[in-house]
Order: sequence, then structure tokens, then C-alpha cells
Amino acid sequence: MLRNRVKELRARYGYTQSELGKKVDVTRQTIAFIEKGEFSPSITLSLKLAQALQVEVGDLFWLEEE
Amino acid sequence: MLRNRVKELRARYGYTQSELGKKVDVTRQTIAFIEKGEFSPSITLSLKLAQALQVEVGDLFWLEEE
DNA sequence: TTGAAATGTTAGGTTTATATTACATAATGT
DNA sequence: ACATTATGTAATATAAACCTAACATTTCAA
Repeated sequence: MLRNRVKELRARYGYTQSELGKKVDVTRQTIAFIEKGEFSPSITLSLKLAQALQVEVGDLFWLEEE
Repeated sequence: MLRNRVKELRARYGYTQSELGKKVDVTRQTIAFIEKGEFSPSITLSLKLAQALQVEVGDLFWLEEE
């Protein structure tokens, strides 16, 4: 199961979903879907998010058992 | 632009495309497409590939200018 | 040198990521 | 209290990921 810390890190930087979306070239709904864990974004988008949130991509997304 | 080291690391381990595909639950064609850089796999598949090839996902896939 | 295994590649189909639009609610500032 | 902004969420549409099947070519062991 895929987990992520997007919502937590976005909050830490005080970005809105729209702002973060703009930084990585997706809509705010895409950010919302990712935060809800509803799908598995592309590695390209994942790398951009990691860069925007200043964290290693492996620390932003990870796989958990079950 | 998205770059990756899948082909190089797969060779290092002596895995065939089919073997690697089986480890990460995709077909050999999907592995071939990724090696050719034809698309941007999901973060889920990227994490599985990094695990199979024993490298950090950020060292397996990265973004380059242009 | 022959045959199997690995790889390259293409076509057509299904599934999923992502966009667009829209509406409702929550939060915030004036 | 009101207006604005942020978020939740859903419907429909499109693009891209991924699959299956197939055939051609390359590699490599017997």
C-alpha cells in the first residue's frame, strides 16, 4: 500500500493545494487526490513534489505492507 | 526530462527483462518501455523497481533539464 | 551452426492518472 | 455578517500507463 506525507509537508510550508499544484504543474484536484491516497502519481510528478517540498522522494512516498 | 538507470542496474544483477518484470508485477514490455524512457511509471512501480534493484528511488529515476 | 532465449518493436485494448467544471462547505479576514 | 479563499468531492473527458499478443531480430549456449 502506497503512503505519502504530501499533506503534512505542504502544511509545514504553508502552501495551499493550488500553490503546490502550480509549482509542479498540476491542478489542485490532483494534489487533493494524492493527499487522499486515491492514486499513484507518476514518478515525474513525484520527483517534482519531492523537490517542491525539499525532501527525498523516498521520504515523501513509500510502500507499506497490507 | 526523466532519466533512469534501470537497464544498467538490471544488467548488473544479470536479470532479464522478464525476471525483473515478474519481481515487480509488470510485463517485460513495460520494463522495455521504461528502459527506453518512453513513459513515466507510477511511483508505486518505481518504488518496487528501486527495491528490486537495491537503490534509492531518487538514484534510479531523476529529472534533467531540457 | 542450429535452436532456444532474450530483446526490440508494434498494434489494439483496458485501466488509471490527470484535467475541467461545478457545487458545497469550511475557514479567514474585514 | 459578509466576502473571499481554501478545501472536499463528484461527473465527465482525455491522455497516458500498462496489458496481451504477435512477429522480427539479436544473443548465446549446445
